[in-house]
Formats: sequence, C-alpha cells, structure tokens
Amino acid sequence: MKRKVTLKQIAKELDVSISTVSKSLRNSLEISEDTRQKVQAFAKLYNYKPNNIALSLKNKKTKTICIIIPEIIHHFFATVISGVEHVANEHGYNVIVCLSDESFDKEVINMEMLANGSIDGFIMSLSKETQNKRDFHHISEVINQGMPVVMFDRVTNDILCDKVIIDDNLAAFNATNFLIEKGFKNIALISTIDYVSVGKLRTDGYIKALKTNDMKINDALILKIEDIENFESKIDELIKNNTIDAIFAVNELFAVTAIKIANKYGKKVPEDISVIGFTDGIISKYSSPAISTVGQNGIKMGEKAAKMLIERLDNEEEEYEEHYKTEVIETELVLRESTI
Amino acid sequence: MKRKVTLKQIAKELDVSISTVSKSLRNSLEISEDTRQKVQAFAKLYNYKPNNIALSLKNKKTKTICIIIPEIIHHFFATVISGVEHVANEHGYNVIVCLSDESFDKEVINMEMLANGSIDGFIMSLSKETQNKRDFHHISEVINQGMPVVMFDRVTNDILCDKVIIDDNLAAFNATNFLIEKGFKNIALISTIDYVSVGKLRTDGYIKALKTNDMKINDALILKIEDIENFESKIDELIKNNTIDAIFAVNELFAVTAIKIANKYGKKVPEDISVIGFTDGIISKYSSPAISTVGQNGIKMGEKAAKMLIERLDNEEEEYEEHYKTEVIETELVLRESTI
DNA sequence: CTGAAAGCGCTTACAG
DNA sequence: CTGAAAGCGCTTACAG
Repeated sequence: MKRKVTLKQIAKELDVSISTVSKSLRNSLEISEDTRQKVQAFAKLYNYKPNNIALSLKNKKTKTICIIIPEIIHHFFATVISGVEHVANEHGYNVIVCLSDESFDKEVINMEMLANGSIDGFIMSLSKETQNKRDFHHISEVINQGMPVVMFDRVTNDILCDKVIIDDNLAAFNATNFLIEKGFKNIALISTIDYVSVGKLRTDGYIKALKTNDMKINDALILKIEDIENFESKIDELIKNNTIDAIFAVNELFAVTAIKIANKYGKKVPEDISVIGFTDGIISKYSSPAISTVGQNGIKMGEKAAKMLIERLDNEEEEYEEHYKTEVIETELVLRESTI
Repeated sequence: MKRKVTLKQIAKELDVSISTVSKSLRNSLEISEDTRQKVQAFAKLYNYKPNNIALSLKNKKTKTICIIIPEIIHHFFATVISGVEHVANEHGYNVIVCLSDESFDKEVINMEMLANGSIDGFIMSLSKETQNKRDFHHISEVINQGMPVVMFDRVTNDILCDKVIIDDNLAAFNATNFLIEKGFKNIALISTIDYVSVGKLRTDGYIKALKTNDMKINDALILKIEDIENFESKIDELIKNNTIDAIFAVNELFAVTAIKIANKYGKKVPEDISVIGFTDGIISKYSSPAISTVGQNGIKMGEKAAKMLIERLDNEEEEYEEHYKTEVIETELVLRESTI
C-alpha cells in the first residue's frame, strides 16, 4: 500500500524546494526546462495528483455543487439529477446529492452542514414540509453569505434567487383544454393539497381551462390528496361516486392508480374514461395503456439549473449579483394510449 | 452580505489568540470558564461554523463518501442511493453521487478525480463497459492507496474488497423453478449479454432450474439482449416465432415490454403467458397487470454497503485490512398479477 | 490560563 | 533560476 505522494515528498526526493516542485508541475517559465522535466517525470512516475482539499482551502472554492431534492425515488427528480450531473461534470464540478425526504429539518441540516465550505452552491427543490411551513430562513441565510442558490420546480416567491420552473398553470390549462376540446364534459382533477406549490398551480390551470370554456366547476370532481398513505381509497371514492369521462392527474402515480381503479369498476381507458397525467416518467411510458402525459423534461431542467449556477460561480468576480433570472422550461403534451 | 466568520476574526474582535478561541469553542478545560463563555457567546451571535474544508485538511478525512452508479434513471440504483444516503447521514457522512453512464472512461475519471482527497471511500457498481473490458486498474489503484471500496450488485472477482450482492443465480433459479412447478413447459428467458455479471448469473440460474427438472434447454427461447436501442424488436421476434407459455426476464423493462408485445399478438398475461421480472421497481408495481418479480431490495443493499464502508472508515486505526467480506442480501419472489 | 508555533498540502508574491 | 515566507482555516503539543 503506497500512500498518496505529496509535493513535500517529491521535493525531498529530488532535493529541491516545495515551491520549485509546485511551479514545475504547473509548468511555470520561472523554472529551468531541466528542472521542470525532472520534476514532471518523477511526479508522473509516482502518479502524483494534487490534493483537492488543499486546493479548495487555498482557492476558497471546491468545484462541488449540491443538489437537494425531496425524494430520489421520484423519477422526475432522478432525471433532474442526471441533467445536473452532466453539465456539472462538463465544467469540472462534482455533485453532492442530498435527500430531504420531504422533511424541513433534514433540508435545514443538509444545507447548514454543506454551507460551511464544502460546496460552492446549491440547486434545490423544496420539501413539502418547507412549503407548508413557509420557513425559508436557512435558504436566505446561505444566500446572504454569498453562496448562490438555484431553485427548481418547487420554488417560492419568498426567496430571491435564480429559478428554473415549468409553467405549471399553463401546462395544466393545456392538458385540460385538450380534454375539453375532445368533448368531455365531466373532467375530474386529481391534485395535491395547495401548499405544494406545483399542485396549486396545476389546480388553477385546470379551473381556468374550465372557466374559459364556460364549463361549471364541480367540486365533487376535484380531489386534493393530502396523504400519500391512503390516496388509493380517495381515488377509489372519486371514481365510484361520480360520473366521469376524463381525468387529469397531477402526477403519474395518481394517473396510473386512477386507471387501475377505473378498470376495477369496469370502466375502460380510454374507451370510457380518458386520462392525462403529469411528468413523463417510466410509469407513463410502460403501463398498459401507456399514459398520455404532460412532459416535464427533468433532464433539461437539471441542465439549465446547473448552467445558471455554474455561470454565477465562474463569474463571481464580476458584480452580477441581484440579477436573478427565472427560466421557464417548456412542457409538451405527450399523447399515448390513455386518451382517445 | 456578511461573509462567513472565522476563528481569526473572532480572535481579533475579542483580542485573544486563535488558539484560545479554538479551544474555547471545543470547550477545553484548559481555558477559563469566563473566556470560554465570552467566546462562545460571540461565536453564537455571529453564527460561527467551522470550515469543513480546513477540518478535512487537518484531519485527513472528509466525512464524505462517493457512490458511483451506471445510471440513476434505473429505479434500482435510485433505491440503493436512498439506502446509502440514510445510513451515511446517520453517521455524519455526506454522499457524492457520480454517474458513469455505463462508460469505462467516465468511471475512471470520476474515481481519479475524487480519490485525491475529496472523499474517504467509494461505493460502486461497475459500468457495463468496465465489465466488458475487464479493466479494473483504477479500482485497484484506489484500494492500494488505502482508500476503502465497497462494490455492490455488479461486482468482479478480480478485485478484492467488501461486496454486497444478491444471489443472482439462486434468485433466477427460484423464479424459474416457480414457473416449472406451475407446469409450464416452454419458459423463455430474456437476459442481457454475458459480460454483464448479473445477466450471466441469472442466465445460469435459469438453465440450472431447467436441468434440475430434467427439462431440455431450448436455445431459441433464450434471448440475450446486447443493445438497449432495439431490444423491443428482439423481444418481438422471440414472442412471434416461438411457442411460449412463460417468460422470465432479468429486469422489469424487459418484462413489461414482453407483456406489451404478447398483448400485441393476442396473448393475454397471465392467462396465456405468465411473466416474472427482476427488480421490484415502479414499473412492476404499477403496470397492468402488475408484474410478479424477484425483489432485489436496493434500499437494503445500499444500507449494507454504507455500513460496511463506514465501519471500515471509522476503524481505520485498527489493522482490519484484508478482512474483506461479501454480504449476500436475500431476495424474495413478489407474486402479483402477471403469473397464474 | 494563554498564546506562539508547527502542521495538514498547496500556491504565489517576493527576495536573492 | 531557486527558495523562504505567508497564507487558506483549523487543531494541538508545547512553552511560559
């Protein structure tokens, strides 16, 4: 087992100073061709690589960014990570992934832990609990210390920073409108409680579409799911107790579950009920029938978020600050088998 | 914008030495009660937090571990990350996630980059390309430098280190055997090419089950998919050209695709064909019919891998080395709607 | 009880 | 052309 070699050791072996070794390896013209070659050859032989931590301390930058997400099991968030990873790596950055598990406390702990020099900036999507509490002091604190933050998807207006979102309202409007144009009269909505920002926006879009088309809002057809534990029984009730010819669900889990339950009551999708989901993930693609859905393009969101963050980091000298942007990533209606 | 405060600044403000500040904050008895309180109060006021990078440099440990996976979109790997995260956080470790994208080069670059002091140890699953090339020098190099590595799922015998696996052979044997006991005679296998270690092991288990039951091996029913691009047409051919009453697929993507294609040819699952997949992920759970599958328990694998790594890190003083273990996580056959 | 010094591994302005 | 010194932010053995 040969431990990692340091400048000091090389200097000792070659009987020169540490400065000389350092400069030689960075190919400084200050050093004679001869010495440089000797040092470089030796370093290569011993497979010298500079210690990242020492460089980080010296440079006051770590070339590492952190992405905080509520849940990695959610396919959408996994795709965002993938997008972030690729852009980050291209620019020589590493990515630390933190999971808040939808918990405010875990979100705070993660941020405080990493804000102390471990990373250069954050990319994050708020946990449900944080959105519910509306307590964002941990985020503003980090920003105040001069560390850039980019929020995506689940964002808040209470914090000023760069953001990457989709137009949830518009996407929901379009999806609902699509169903209305198909001639459906009883379009149900399966959404989440309003404090989840995207849930509320999507609900608003649905309502707006109905209103725009002079259709009346039937509260019985609007289901807001609070508790992921027993959401199936809620959907069951919705379908059992109402006349429904189309469903718009704000995520794919709700959509696929709705289809299952519809089948249970002898309703065929899409023949009897058309279904549109949200988030173009694995479930939508591979379930039978394949589910029509609002494609969210997590990869692109991740890429964009990473680009915005890295741009800010790499231009830190210049006084860019306060020039925050909100990027809206376009969505698309992916039509498959669950709609006629 | 108030920059982060350092010991030096506190020392200056309070007109004491840096050593005194440091000791006070660590509550050293060397320092008078009085001074300690003063320093601590001041530190609290200015929200002092020690700089992680400086600590890492000093302590020669970063309290960060890296997990390298081939693909995050694969639900199984996402669950492993989740397991690693939780155990790591419990023990005060952060997790860096790296994606190799199934590429040998990316795997090597990631490891070399992070091995230079950024992290304390690796948890990894080999990329397809690495398994194909059988080139593991980057891994042995890291291990030689004294950095612990834990491999999971896609492992190799060529490297000595801690490992977490499932008994792929046995799991495949059991799944196939289950189908045989149900009375099926023409059981197809949809696997991957042999250089993917788990693909080969699962194929072997399938063959062993047939042999044990004195059934003959029909090569036409064994499909080894090389190319993820056009795997659908391969499965299509398999189903179109053969008489099949059951299918064992080595992942859920293959399983769900097989069901779709079977439907296309008018075969119902499970009435006409029973299907068992591998990896108990989102797809298996939510497709219609829900797919019976070999549950792999990624969470548990991740937790175990993290525990093994952290144990090694925390006990580094003691000469534990060379005492490598391979943990086998049990699998279970999860029966759902795709088998009769 | 307090502080100066050395050190973790590196870089760079400065002196010779 | 080479090297000693200072510094990034911290800890700790040692001196006073």
